[in-house]
Amino acid sequence: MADGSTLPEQNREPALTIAQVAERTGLSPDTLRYYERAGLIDRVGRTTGNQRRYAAADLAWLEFLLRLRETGMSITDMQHFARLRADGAATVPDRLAMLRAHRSSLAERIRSLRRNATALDAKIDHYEQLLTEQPETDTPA
Amino acid sequence: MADGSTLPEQNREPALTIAQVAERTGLSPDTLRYYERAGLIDRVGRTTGNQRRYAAADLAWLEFLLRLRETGMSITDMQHFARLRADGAATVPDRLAMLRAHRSSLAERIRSLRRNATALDAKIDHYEQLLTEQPETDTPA
DNA sequence: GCTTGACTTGGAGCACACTCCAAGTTCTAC
DNA sequence: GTAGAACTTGGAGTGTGCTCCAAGTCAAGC
Repeated sequence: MADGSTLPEQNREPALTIAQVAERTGLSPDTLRYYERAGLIDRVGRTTGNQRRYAAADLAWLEFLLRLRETGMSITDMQHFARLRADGAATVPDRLAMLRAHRSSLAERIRSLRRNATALDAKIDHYEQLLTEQPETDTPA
Repeated sequence: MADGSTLPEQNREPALTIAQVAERTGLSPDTLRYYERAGLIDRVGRTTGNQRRYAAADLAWLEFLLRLRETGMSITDMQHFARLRADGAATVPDRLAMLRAHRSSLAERIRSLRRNATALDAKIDHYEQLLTEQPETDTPA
């Protein structure tokens, strides 16, 4: 086969190598393999030579996982979600419940960060005053 | 001495035990000792029998550290800040610079979380539609 | 067809931030 | 003054999420 990608059958999809997916997602190839081993992503397609080739759907799922990760979901919870997804449409209510719970904990997280940001601003103001009012004076912090 | 706390000299300050500080801060006694060993907090006062007694100022500093931690500052960076603080008023500009940098990365963090929250909302809407439009139908997720 | 670089696997190792442990000491209440 | 809880230390162990490694296989260009 002089055909660039040697997938067993069908599809003219992108079929990216692991290095290409790594570059697009910011994950390392090792992390991508780790996610697959951990069951976060289904076993992706392979070439006849057993090398991974990622389809567009794999990319989309990875991007969703990254969103969950960036918003603080643990690998364990993502594994749970992935398992539900693999179990098909019947688990939609469970998945919805998980997402709603995660969404609300994210809202709380954001509120907490904003409170802390305000307190940090006050601390910064304090330091700025130390600096402008009495530069080079040995007052305790 | 029938005097509850047996600090070497002076002060009628609160002087809390490690267990009391643990309860107030939510940190474990082990974590408090770890923070002290790590140089995040100055060596706190001891009784004649070598047990820790925390003063109000120790509490205030701990609360500030917790704010830094909750907003994602690493132990290493907090060690750096603590060292600057121990070095006195001359390091105020450095400390201010650290706080400003941290404040701005926090702002970016919050923006990113809000973007992700919006994307999650869209995903949740999608799942809700799956549920209301075609309940009990085997459509792929 | 051969080289060079990318890929494969299972498993070991790592950084971070704690958390636990053992053996001994101190504190508090009675 | 004594029992029992709380404390002390140094050091080992843990969970999470990767990250690296060795030894071998595959892919792409010349």
